[in-house]
Amino acid sequence: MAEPIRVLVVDDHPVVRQGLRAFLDLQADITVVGEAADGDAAVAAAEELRPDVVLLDLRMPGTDGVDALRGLRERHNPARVLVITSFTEPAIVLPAVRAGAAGYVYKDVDPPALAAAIRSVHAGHVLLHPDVARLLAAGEAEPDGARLTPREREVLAEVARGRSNREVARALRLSEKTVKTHVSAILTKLGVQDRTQAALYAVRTGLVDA
Amino acid sequence: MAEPIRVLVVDDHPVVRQGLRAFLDLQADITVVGEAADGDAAVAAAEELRPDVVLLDLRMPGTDGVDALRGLRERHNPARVLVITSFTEPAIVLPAVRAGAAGYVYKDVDPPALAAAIRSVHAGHVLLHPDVARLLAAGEAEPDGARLTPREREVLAEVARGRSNREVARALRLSEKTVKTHVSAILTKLGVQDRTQAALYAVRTGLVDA
DNA sequence: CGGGGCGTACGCCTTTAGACCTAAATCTAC
DNA sequence: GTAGATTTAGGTCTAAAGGCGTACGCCCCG
Repeated sequence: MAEPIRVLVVDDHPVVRQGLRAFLDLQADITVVGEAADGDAAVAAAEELRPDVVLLDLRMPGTDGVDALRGLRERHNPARVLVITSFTEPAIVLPAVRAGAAGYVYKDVDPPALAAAIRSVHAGHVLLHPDVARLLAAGEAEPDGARLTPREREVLAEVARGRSNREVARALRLSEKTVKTHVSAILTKLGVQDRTQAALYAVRTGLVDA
Repeated sequence: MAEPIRVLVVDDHPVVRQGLRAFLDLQADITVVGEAADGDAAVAAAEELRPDVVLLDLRMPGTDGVDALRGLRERHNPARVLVITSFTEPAIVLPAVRAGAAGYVYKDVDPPALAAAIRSVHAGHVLLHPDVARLLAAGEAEPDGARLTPREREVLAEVARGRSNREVARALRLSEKTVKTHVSAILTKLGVQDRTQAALYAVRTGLVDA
């Protein structure tokens, strides 16, 4: 216990950050060494503070969790990352795990279990929520959402704001025909039947703010 | 300081509850006397524990925050309610305030401000986030979403799951024509142009889970 | 330099959505 | 018990959405 586990807390909600900090600091073997509110700040803080474990929320404004994960890997930061989020969509879960997360727990874990998860991850284990493990096992297939081209993402973002094809066309300076082509491609790739389902998908995966 | 403010924390996320509890207990003049994970439990706990202030999240599974608020009022529970949530939609904010909330803050407040808010509310003040105050001042009009009939809400919930009119019809045992009538009414009442916008609205207001 | 993915765009066709109108049965409230 | 809201359902019509096929210029990668 001479060396407490150094934790960096990353979440865009101050209340959640402070809450996690307050709770984790009660653990004798865990010390919260810093907080960050977005991906960029997280990478910077991790470089400076060299935490053992990064507690990372995936949904954040600006640079999101997956980007932060990639940033850490690129810098060869040895911190182990425990993702804590509420997303269950394969399209958001799988990239996070593949980007090198050492653990994935849902936000509804109770705090003692969270502390245990931090210890497990620090000990070198990979800790996955059962649902996530199942996804990994079953879904060898690439998550559909990840295969959208940049342009398709732009179109989907517009659709997810409730825009009609015509409005999307004007917003992106395209012909309506082209928008329809993109929308069709999006529907096929996401495996959904219509634009409403696509919009809901986009919201669920955090492509646009709820 | 002989009488600390007795607070009941209501939120469906254990991490948030524990976090709030841990932080608030650090305040000399605040004591967290209990927690609840949904509206029913909140009302029951408030009856038993007689807290001075209830910290209430609006978005919860089962009985939601507004229902809990109404439940407390019906029982003439003297607890003052501080709503803490992330919703900015008028349709969700206004009913909460009108149901008797003594305060309304967004979830991105920093913890010291939250503690101050609890003290203000306990002192008898009504504390509103500036945006909420503006809504109240400007929007004398009833929030559109609140005027949906029960049946219309059911239909909207189906639409917000990405169902087509035909599928909604089968699910609710109606003719497709009736569904279209309901959908048209919903669109008019919500002031939106199509089912996709209605679905997004439903998600934002917590009618269905994101 | 030849594929392959990407972005753009058109045409034809069918299905779906949604507006507007009417109207009956039911229920609730005063 | 009558007025008003709710739920149900139909008709007609127009606009929007979406499937399917085709095509062409680009750029990158082997």
